[in-house]
Amino acid sequence: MAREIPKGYEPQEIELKWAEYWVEQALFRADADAPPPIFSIVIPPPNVTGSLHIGHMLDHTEIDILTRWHRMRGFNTLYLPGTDHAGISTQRVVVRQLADQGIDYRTLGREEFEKRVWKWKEESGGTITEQMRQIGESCDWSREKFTLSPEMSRAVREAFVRLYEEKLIYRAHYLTNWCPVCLTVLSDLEVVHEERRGNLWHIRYPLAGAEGKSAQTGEPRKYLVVATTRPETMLGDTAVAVHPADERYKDLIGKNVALPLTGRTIPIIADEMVDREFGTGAVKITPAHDPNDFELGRRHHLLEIDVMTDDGKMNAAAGVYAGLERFEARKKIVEDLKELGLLEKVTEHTHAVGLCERSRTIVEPRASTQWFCKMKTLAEPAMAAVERGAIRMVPDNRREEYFNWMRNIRDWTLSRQLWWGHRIPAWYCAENGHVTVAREAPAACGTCGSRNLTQDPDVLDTWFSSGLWPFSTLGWPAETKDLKTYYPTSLLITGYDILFFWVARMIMLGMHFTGEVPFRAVYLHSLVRTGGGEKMSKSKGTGLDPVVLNQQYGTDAMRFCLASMAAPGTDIVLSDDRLAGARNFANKIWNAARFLFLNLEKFEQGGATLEELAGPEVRAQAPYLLNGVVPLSDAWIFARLTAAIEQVNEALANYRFHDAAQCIYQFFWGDFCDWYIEWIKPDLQSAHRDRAFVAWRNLFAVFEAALRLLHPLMPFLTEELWHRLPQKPGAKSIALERFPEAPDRWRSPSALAEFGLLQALITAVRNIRAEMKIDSKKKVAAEVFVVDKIAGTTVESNRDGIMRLGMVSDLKISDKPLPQSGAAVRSTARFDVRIDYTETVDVAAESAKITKELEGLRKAIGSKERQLGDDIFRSRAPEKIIRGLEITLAEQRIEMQKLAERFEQLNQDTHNSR
RNA sequence: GGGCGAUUAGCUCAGUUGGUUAGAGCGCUCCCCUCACACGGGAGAGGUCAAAGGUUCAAGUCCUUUAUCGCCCACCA
Repeated sequence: MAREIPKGYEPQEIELKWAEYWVEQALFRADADAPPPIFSIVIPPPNVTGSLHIGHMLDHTEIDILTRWHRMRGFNTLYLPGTDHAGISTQRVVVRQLADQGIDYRTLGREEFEKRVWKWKEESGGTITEQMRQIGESCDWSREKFTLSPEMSRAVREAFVRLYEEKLIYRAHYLTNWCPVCLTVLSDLEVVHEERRGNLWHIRYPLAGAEGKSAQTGEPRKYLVVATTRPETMLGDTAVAVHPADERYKDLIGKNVALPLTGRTIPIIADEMVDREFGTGAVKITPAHDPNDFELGRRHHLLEIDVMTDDGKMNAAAGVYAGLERFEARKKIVEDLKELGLLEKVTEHTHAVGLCERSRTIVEPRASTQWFCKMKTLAEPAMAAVERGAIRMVPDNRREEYFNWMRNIRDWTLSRQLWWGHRIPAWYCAENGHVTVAREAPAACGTCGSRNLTQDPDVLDTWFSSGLWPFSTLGWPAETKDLKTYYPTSLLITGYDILFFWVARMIMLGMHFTGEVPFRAVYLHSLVRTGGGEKMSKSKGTGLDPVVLNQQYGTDAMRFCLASMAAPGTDIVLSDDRLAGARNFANKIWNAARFLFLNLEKFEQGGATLEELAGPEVRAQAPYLLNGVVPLSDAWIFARLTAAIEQVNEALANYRFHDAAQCIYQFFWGDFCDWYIEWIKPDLQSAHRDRAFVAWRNLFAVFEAALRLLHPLMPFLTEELWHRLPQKPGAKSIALERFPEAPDRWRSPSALAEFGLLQALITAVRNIRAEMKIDSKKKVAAEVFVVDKIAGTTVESNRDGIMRLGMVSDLKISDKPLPQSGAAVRSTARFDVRIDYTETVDVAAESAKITKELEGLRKAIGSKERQLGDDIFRSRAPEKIIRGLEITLAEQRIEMQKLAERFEQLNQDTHNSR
């Protein structure tokens, strides 16, 4: 076994090796026949043609931590990987590529275009999964899925047909969101709103025929003034609406206006929808280009005139403006109106415009015929599932958001005018227009038998197939073994930004098709943001590339860093400092291991073998006793390890990754390295063989357990070091070992207390030394007084350690309290310690320091005395709190008394010496 | 227009059901290149918990108002 550990921790040297090993050995292949308990999780499928970004890194780190943790605790574990065809964004990428080559994708034709996309998918589709392998995600690669594969398609068609048969999917003419760049309709969710400063144009619509009189002034009037933010749509106006009770316009209802620029005559109608307060109280109605107008138009049976082309230009219906881009047309129309004297005024107006989530183009509301899914019916059980806790949502403040959205849910526009995606399984008869919706292409029309059928050219919204993901990936609609074993999945981890897009839809579709929740819990994590608080985005150049960071700092450090910052409910701002901190931690672990093996070599010269010090059976028996007891430092470190294990388990069970990370960090660095290793160093090389054996055995047992504790967070480093320890024959990986479980014999409250005393004592000595500027290499004599017997024994039997770590040449143990003279004394309620040293004390500074401490103590004591003296407090506060206060109060009184004494002495000495 | 969240050390953030002198990392100050680690060791400094009121024996934690910032949802042209 390779024993030498290189001096520096070089993550690149070890990570790739183990990543390959895990994949080759198919270490994480799930066995559906293995016994429960089950832990199953499906990946939020990343875009197949994408590459790993920092958001994935967070997702995947959290997923992998929990997966590894469960696996190590004996769960039958499945982490199912896969990718999404990501219809609109993938199509956009390929369209742009073609455009760069001077090719308009539409000229290629559908079939050829699809071929190109598949080719692109084959070329770049492996990037992200390859990266996932490299960062060692413990997936079952034999079960990898792709949303556009034939088996997923089968599930999609099945779902579509069933919903259609249940009349939950329907085809209708409706006002939808159109993206003139992506050339498709979008669902409401894909439209993002942004406040924009714009104008409100007040336009005069000349009254046609009989000119009315102003209701207020009685003056004859020629115009009706409407206010609009979108003058270019006026070419499609088919009415002007006023409120029926609006006195200003009452007499005009039923009359007509001549639509400027076109001369078309359109009616003035009355509708409750009109807000009398807004603008002029008269509103132009463009049913084909505004959702409100569309509704109103339906009520009043108005004509719908679409004045635009697919790519956002004015069409033939726009007359002379045809061919102009819509915002060019706006300018031109405003100019023309001005010239005609029909522009009454222009005011500033801020309003929200809808943008296409992908292209950031202003979305054009347009009436068109699309496929929709009725959501109300699906939403009910989905809300109920979360309501009754069948799905635990963490953090639970997201529940309200979820309910809110579900309560106000609107029908989902399913069809997309794209070529890349699941084609809608609907066929139209050329003879009679009859629609056949079927799982497979029908041979003939269901009503007339015609064979002249054409399939609907549209594809489904990507999120439709993603919505089936938790069960389609397990074989649905077939009743597979996987589905039976791993569904419902245990947990879903994803960002809260796709709560509605994805999570809500999976719950709805899952409940509907399987009758069960798709996952028992959903953890919605934070987003990784840039320093400025924005969401990281590669397109804006604000993203950090995790691949680069992984190389720079190591994947383990990256994982640890993300975990340590991933407090539920708050966003993460990643920084180089934090990453470096995590890298330093990895280095610390590395070097602790290095220390173990370097020293072991020296020790081995005495004839001991690694096997008898650190073999698996040897470790299992820890802790070892010396002279019939577990040495204090060893009992202490096992007790601390026990606490760490419990805290990590508790933290991970509640998705509190940052707690787990911090706890491990504190244990390994603060307890294990800073105190335990330092404490036992002499024992490891002790000539006293029993003593050395006990030290080595306990050390290895703790170290190996710590590696297992660390493994879910830092898989590579722990795997590497673990393999350098002797293991059971055939043991393949630390990932397949048990997560540490602390046996009761590891617990020791007394060791925690007694070793804690030693730590406080040593720290006090070091503190005096630092304050008095004693050369750190110079040993000095010290005297200590200990209040109680137990502590006395502890100090007495640990003289060596105290002297070594405190750089004390001679330790005298006094049987009475030490005089509180000078700056060389420190006291707590349990001990006094003093250093023999010729003092050169800065009296003023020392006095100020003591004064400040006294002040703090006085405040603390005062508040406790007040509370404890209060009968109401005593009657209402829990016993535990009262007792705790009393103990602390007693301690603080002693400390205060000693400190006051010291203060007095200090000033007296100074006084005398003058 | 609704809803949600944030405001704690110089910086970035923890602080679960109210309960004993409010924590971490980084940065800062002082000392140390001691034979695992300078990506290190030791000792420190630093906070009236955004403001004001309230509830309570007890408030960083609960309630109200205000200020600043952020996010989500929303068909006022």
